[in-house]
Amino acid sequence: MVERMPDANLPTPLYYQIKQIFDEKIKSGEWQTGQIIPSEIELIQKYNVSRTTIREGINALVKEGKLQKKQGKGTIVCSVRMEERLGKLTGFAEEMLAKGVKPGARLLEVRRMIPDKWIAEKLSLAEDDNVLYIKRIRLGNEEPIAIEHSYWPIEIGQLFMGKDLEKIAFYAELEQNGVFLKEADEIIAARNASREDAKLLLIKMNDPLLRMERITYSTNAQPIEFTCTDYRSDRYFYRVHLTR
Amino acid sequence: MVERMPDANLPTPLYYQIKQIFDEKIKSGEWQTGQIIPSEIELIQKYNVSRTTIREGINALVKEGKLQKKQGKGTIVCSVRMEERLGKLTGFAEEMLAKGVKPGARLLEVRRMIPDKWIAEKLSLAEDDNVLYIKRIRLGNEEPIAIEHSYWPIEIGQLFMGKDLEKIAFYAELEQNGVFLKEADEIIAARNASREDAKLLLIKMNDPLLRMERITYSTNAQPIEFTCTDYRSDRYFYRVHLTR
DNA sequence: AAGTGGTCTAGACCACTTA
DNA sequence: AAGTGGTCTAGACCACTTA
Repeated sequence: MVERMPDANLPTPLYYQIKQIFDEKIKSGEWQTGQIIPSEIELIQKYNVSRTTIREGINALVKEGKLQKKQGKGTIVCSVRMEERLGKLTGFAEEMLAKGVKPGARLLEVRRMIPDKWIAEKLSLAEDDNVLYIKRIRLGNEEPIAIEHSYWPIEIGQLFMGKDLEKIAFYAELEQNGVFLKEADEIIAARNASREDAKLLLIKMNDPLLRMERITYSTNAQPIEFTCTDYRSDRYFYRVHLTR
Repeated sequence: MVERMPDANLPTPLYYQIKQIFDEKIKSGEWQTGQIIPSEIELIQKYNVSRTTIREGINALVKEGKLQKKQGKGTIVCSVRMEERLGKLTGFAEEMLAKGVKPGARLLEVRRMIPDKWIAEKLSLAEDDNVLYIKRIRLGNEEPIAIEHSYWPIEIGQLFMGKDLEKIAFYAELEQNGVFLKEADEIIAARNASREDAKLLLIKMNDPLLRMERITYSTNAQPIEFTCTDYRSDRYFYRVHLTR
């Protein structure tokens, strides 16, 4: 297998490519937890970029808690503790994988449309702007966990056109296209399953659902997603860590 | 007044001195909220250090949420936004007051008891340790919002003895007695109202409830509270702020 | 003594915003 | 067109760790 190298011709900054390459090495296990990664000097030579670029890439992973620098010793791979994931913006697939559950999706509907006023407002769109609407059942180990309704401004939504919407990981896809996520606001509420919800989730009408509404913002502060997800309450609960 | 300048002879890194100087300017109001601070070029000249050093100083404050950089525009001083409250450990009363709602409570039951095994486990208690159990209806503007079941290790619970349990703010009371809260873990789930829940909350049986289970830890890492609260879903939802 | 990450300089070109 | 922060290079000396 050929080693992935940074490419200065890509629109993605070099330091970010470096970060992604290192992230993959951690995920793939090539760089194991607790192990010291190659020194900055070695990485400079291997990837043929400046020390600043290597350091910026590493710093991005330090910020995410995946690497830890020790002066005089080296940079080591951290064990990803469960708690570090809390409060972090992750997609359904990432979350399921972290729990050791196989993620999946069943596509129910895809449509370009002019959104309701309240959705347009959440996405800061004008009255007649289009959105891409995607409705999916989210699966965990092949069983239905949630119904997901997502709305994307059409410039964002276009990035998903022609992709397999049952396999796609939205957030990963966006970041590959240079749209970087910054933060999200969520509201968690409870509601009863409608007749249709019940049918899709294989539960009884009026069974309790956990509803999550999320607005996600890109690094340039644009809202790029409004998603409303109804989870089966027997298959999912939400964890929060608070500090005083 | 003499302007404070960074000094390369000090053991403190220059970038950190820069950070401290900027932090003081924000605190003192010399740099006002929303205002654009001098550009990097100006700061380089004024403090006679390199761009890297200025940028590292600024980045440290960006990380703390005190400054925000906008490419092409400049770097602005952030207001301490509402979102900073999110992820903070607060009690029901504090939370309601922040929303402009008058908090209250109706006491249903107080009892010293030996807890169920699963509760003892959450509080890290031995089999025969006692807890103080308190059951209350939580009110917002005199209307029922939630049913709250709280369990306190008896040494903690004793601090509440003789207090008016319809008026008390648990967290404030604890801190006045030298028990300081550090953090909490929560689980948010959805369930249907039982017949008794419905009666207490003035809703219908099987209406959806948002259940919050919280374990709170003191600064010496002891669990000091396990509380289970069922909220009317039409009167309450949960907000979360996530970062990537 | 050799190797590591920490700090710092001087300079360059780019993308974005505003005039 | 001018000004801003974003990214990147090449190089230097320092503090800390290990051998």
